[in-house]
Formats: sequence, C-alpha cells, structure tokens
Amino acid sequence: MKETARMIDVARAAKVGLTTVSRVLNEPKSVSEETRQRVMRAIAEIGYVPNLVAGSLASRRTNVVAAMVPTIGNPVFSETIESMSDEFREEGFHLLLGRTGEDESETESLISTFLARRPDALFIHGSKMPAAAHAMLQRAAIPVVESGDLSRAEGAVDMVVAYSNFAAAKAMTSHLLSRGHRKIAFVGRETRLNDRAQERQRGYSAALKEARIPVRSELILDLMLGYQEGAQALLHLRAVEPDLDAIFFAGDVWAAGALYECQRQGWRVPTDIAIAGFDDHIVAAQTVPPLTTVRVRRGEIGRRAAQLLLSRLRGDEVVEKIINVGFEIIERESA
Amino acid sequence: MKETARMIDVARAAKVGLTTVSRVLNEPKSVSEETRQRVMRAIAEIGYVPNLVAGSLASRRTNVVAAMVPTIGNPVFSETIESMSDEFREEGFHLLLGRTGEDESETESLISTFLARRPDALFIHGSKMPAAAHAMLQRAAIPVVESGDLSRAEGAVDMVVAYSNFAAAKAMTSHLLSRGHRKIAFVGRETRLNDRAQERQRGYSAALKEARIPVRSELILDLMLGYQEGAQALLHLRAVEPDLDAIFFAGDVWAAGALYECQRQGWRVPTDIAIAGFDDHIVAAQTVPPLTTVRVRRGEIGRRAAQLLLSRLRGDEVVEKIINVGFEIIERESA
DNA sequence: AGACAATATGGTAGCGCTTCCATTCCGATG
DNA sequence: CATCGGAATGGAAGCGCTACCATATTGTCT
Repeated sequence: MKETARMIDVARAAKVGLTTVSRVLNEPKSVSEETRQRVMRAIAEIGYVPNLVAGSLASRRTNVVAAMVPTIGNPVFSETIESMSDEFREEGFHLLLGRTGEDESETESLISTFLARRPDALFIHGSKMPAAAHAMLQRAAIPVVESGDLSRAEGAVDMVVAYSNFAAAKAMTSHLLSRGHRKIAFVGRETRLNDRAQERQRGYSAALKEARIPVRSELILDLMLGYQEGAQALLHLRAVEPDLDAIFFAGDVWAAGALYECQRQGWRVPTDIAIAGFDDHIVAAQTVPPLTTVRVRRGEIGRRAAQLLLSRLRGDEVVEKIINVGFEIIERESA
Repeated sequence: MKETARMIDVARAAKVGLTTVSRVLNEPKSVSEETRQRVMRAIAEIGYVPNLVAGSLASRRTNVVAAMVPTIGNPVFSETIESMSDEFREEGFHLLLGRTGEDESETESLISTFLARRPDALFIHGSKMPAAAHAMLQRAAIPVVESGDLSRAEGAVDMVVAYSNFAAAKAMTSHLLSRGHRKIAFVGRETRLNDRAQERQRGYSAALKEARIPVRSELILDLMLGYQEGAQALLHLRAVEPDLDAIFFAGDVWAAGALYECQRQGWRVPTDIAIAGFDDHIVAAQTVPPLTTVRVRRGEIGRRAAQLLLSRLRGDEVVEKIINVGFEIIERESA
C-alpha cells in the first residue's frame, strides 16, 4: 500500500512550490491560469486528496459546525437538521451530529467533547443549558445558536432561534375555548426533563385561568409520545371525566392515535369529543377527520440558525440575536 | 480575550512534561495516581480543552465516522443513524453527517470532501456507488459499510449491511396472492433514481410471474412518498381497474393515506380492497384497520454497521463482510 | 551486591497543512 | 533609464498534539 499523497508530492510533480499548490486549492484567482492547470493536472494524476485535518490545524478553522438535538430519530428535529445541513453545505461546512437525549449531564459531556474538535460554530436544540456547559461555550468564543423554546432567550449563551411553546399552547387552548369547549384535557410529555413540554402545559393552564376555568390536575397527563399512548390517554380521560369536551394533545402522534381510537369506539369527532394536536405532522392533514393543530416551521428554524451562524462566521455584526419563528394554528375539522 | 490554553500550559502548571499530560488524557493507567491528580487539577484550573484537531493530525486517527444518507428527514434513515450514533458514541467516535439526495454526482462530491476530513470509517446508505467514488474509497483504505439493498453486495467496496428489497416485496406480493387476491397493483418510488425501489418492483413482478399472472404496467405507479399521494393512487387505480383486489404500497405512508381515503369513501378494507404497506412505520399498527406490512429493523442496520466498522477499527479480521438483516411480514388486518 | 525488569517520566521530531515574509519578474511611469 | 508597484511565486516557521526513544527510579531475583 502506497502512502497517501501529500501536498508536497503534488508540488514536486507540478514543479511548483508548496505554497502554490495550497493557493490553487484555497484562492485559485491568486495563481496564474497556466500554473493552476498544471497543478490541477498533477492533483488528478496523483489522486491527491487534501488533508483538512492538517489544514484546520494550521488555519485554526475547521469548517465544521456541531449540531446537537434531543433525539435524531424524531422527525421534528431531523427536519431542522436537514435544512440546516443543506444551508451549510453550500458554504462548505460539514455537520457534526450528536444527540443529548434531553439529559443534562449527557449534554454537558457531549458539548465538551465536541468543543475539543474545534467546530467553528455550534447549534443546540434542547432544554435548559447546564451552567458548566454555558461557561464552556462562552470560553470557546464561537457563535452559538440555541433553540427549543423562546424563553431560552434570557441568559442565552449567544443567539436564539425558536418559538414560544407557551404562546402556542395558550393560543390553541383559547381556540378550543372559543369553540365552546369547557372541559378540556391536556396531554404532554414528561415535564421534568423537558422545558418545551413544561411551557406548553403552562400555556394551557394560562388560557384556562384567563377564561376562569379551574385547572384540574386529573385532566393533565404526562406521557411518552406514541400512537398507542394517545389512544390510551383518550380512554383514560373519558373514564375520569365522562363529560369531557376536548383534548389538547401536545403532539400530533398522540392526537392521531386518539382519532383512531375514536373510530374504533364509534365516537364522532368533534361532536362527541374534539381533538387538537401540535406539530402539524404530515399525517395531520390526512386523518379522518383532519386534525386541527399547531404548525411550527421546523425547517425554518434550521435555515435561520444556519444563516445567523454563517453571517457571524463571515464577521458580520448580527443585530437580531433572538429570532422568533412563530407558530400558526391550523384549523381543520377535529376541533 | 486570552488565547486558548494548550497542553504545554497545563504541563507547566502541573510541573510535568508535555508527554505526561498527553498520557493522562489518553492512557491514564500509565501515569501514577499522584501525577494524574495533579494534572487533572491543572486542567480544571486552566479550563483546558484538548485540541483533537492537532491530536488527529499527529496520531493519524480522527475518531470520526462519516455517514451519508439519501435524506436526513426520512425517519427510515434517521432511525438507522440514531442507533449507529449511539453505538459509536460509547467508543468515543463522532458522526459527520451528510445527505446525498439519491444523486450520483452529489454523492461523489460529498464523498470526496468527506474523505478530506480523514474519517476513520464511512457508512453510506444509497443507491449504486458511482465508479469514481468507489475508486476513491478503495484508495482511502478505511473500513466502509454500504447499505440500501443486499444486491449491493456484488462489487461492494468493502462491507454491506442490508436486506433484500426484492425478496421482501416478492414475499409480500406472494402473501397477497395466497390470500386469494389476483388483481394486485403496485405503488413505488421513482425507480430511475432509486435502486431499492427498483428491486421492490422487481420483487412484485417476480411474484406475479411465478403465479402466472400477467404484469400490467397500468397497475404500477411511480410516485413521491406522501399520505396525499397514497390516497390519490388509490382513486386512480380503482378508476383504471374497478375490479382491483389489492394494492401493495411500497411505503406505509402511502398505505396509511389510502386507508384514510377508504374511510372517506366508505370502502371496507380488506373486503372491498386489500391494502399492504412497507416499513412498519409506527403508524401502521394503529390505522383502522391495522396495516399489513413489511418490517425491516432499521435500528439493527445502524447497530450492525457500527459494530462491523468498530471491529475493523480495532484491527479484528472481519469474516462476515455481508450481513443480511432480513425482513418480516407483519400480518395485520388490512390484507 | 549485581543484574535486570518494570514503572514513571521527559525530550523531541514530525503529522501536512496555512500564513507571513521575501523574492523575482514584469510593464508602467516620470 | 532608473524607480516603482503589482502580480506570481517560493521558503520556512509554526499550528498543538502523539509517538518514539531515552533516562531515571524503584523493586526483584539470584
């Protein structure tokens, strides 16, 4: 096995200096057309593949962006990652991907190992930033975008691209109230670990309080996400409160699962019970009846985050450090 | 802004040699407990973050694995990536993620820029490997796992972890035939770009031929994936062939969309028409009626791929270079 | 006591690039 | 014709580590 070719090998083959080869690769216009051609030919002949590890060490730039999400598998996050990845790729950046699993100590250790790779920028979608992690990022002095919930804007390390889970959940709950529903249940995720879920629940409660409707803890459920879990939640809540008007599921997957259960039970939606979701998952438009839900443009989060980071990497002064991508209530037929 | 601390700064602070600091970080047991403590304390005080870029250059190992998928957003792929990421993380490897978009030239350029980052191993899920890319990977001399379809095993760069789309589709079609269906339509993806889709269609045709049933091209559809598209396909196919018995959708999302359309139309499944899917998407168990489908363990692909790559990185001789993770027909009620 | 391992530590030469500083060579300028 | 400025190129000093080799110190066996 021959050793991999180095830049110096290309230089010798093309009978130019090392510096010239580097220039051909990094700033082609500073080299005469003739030498450029000669160098390119040598590169092709030798089959030279540049070593960006060495390049990064010398230039102190890696052209790598670290991205961290709670789980890679969740479409909500992978949509964000995908559009971010596309945006960065055009500018020659690659994505180092990690998952935190909503876990603080995991987040912390992941950030620290990521920083050792000297990414030029970092994106993190997650719950509250551990204090140690905050300090590390600050010291690293690279552009950072946090996402997850707009409330993160206070005390943020650097920049934030997000929406308000509180406002979104409150808006949906108010919408249900405006439709005349009064006994409204709420299904969300484990609120201990997850401040987005917490905010949604707060939004629900706030809307009820504003309407002077007591918040009943037995109508609030904390569950894992899943179709099955949605169906079970429906049955459970109807057992607890037979007069239940509506259920606000803070996730379309639960809501879709509940709609299936309604079909199995022969309950009419929204006449017997109204169902609302969250996320505008692609299934939401197709369920029977179509699901009323909250839309958040996940791709937009990734895109804006990338743009913010890129402009900072270009050295531009970023004035708007907090971007609220907002949300939208999608009124369909289920509520 | 102070400069970031280097290893030599830690060494001076702890009054030890540079080498010793390196040892504390890389092979702690080769250092006496006392010095180790002293070094660790210095690291904490200074807030030293190792520079893996420099480390990688010197050691010629990056502890990075490059992973490429057609699209990041598709749960089918992100599930594979997630389990692969978990498997690698335990061993201290990070994932560099890219998407190819099923495009050959994109794949080629992505591979070449990825290789410049000197990953220790590479995973690629996609269609046929472009010849140039094949050559580059061969020259790079790193362990590679290809996935997508088992047929890739012939002429593979290195290792393959996959299942047979042909066999899976054929098995499902045979299952429909065994249930007495005779007029069976097939819905798949654009087969030009995507050899997995091609293989599935071949499997469908092969099963029909074996049963001496003519393959009718008007009963074969090439579509984009989507709930909506599934519903439309159903309507279209029933218009083309009113006596249609069954539809085999090579993707659960289409199938679920079709099931919704059946509800809207009041058609009974599987009495009026049988519906089969592919993927065992989490929605499949919950639809009304539950969807008969093909299950492929996507997480398993990621896990096995990671294990294969890891054992090669450890220097073990890998005997089984081709791993067939297989598939499973999940019989539910829709067919 | 002498010989030899084993253990613990340090010095230093690269790893393959980028970047700074020279240097050379030209045509343009007065 | 001497002077200058820009374009094109090359030399060499790091970037911050790891890995190899050397050295010092201790314990172990005969």
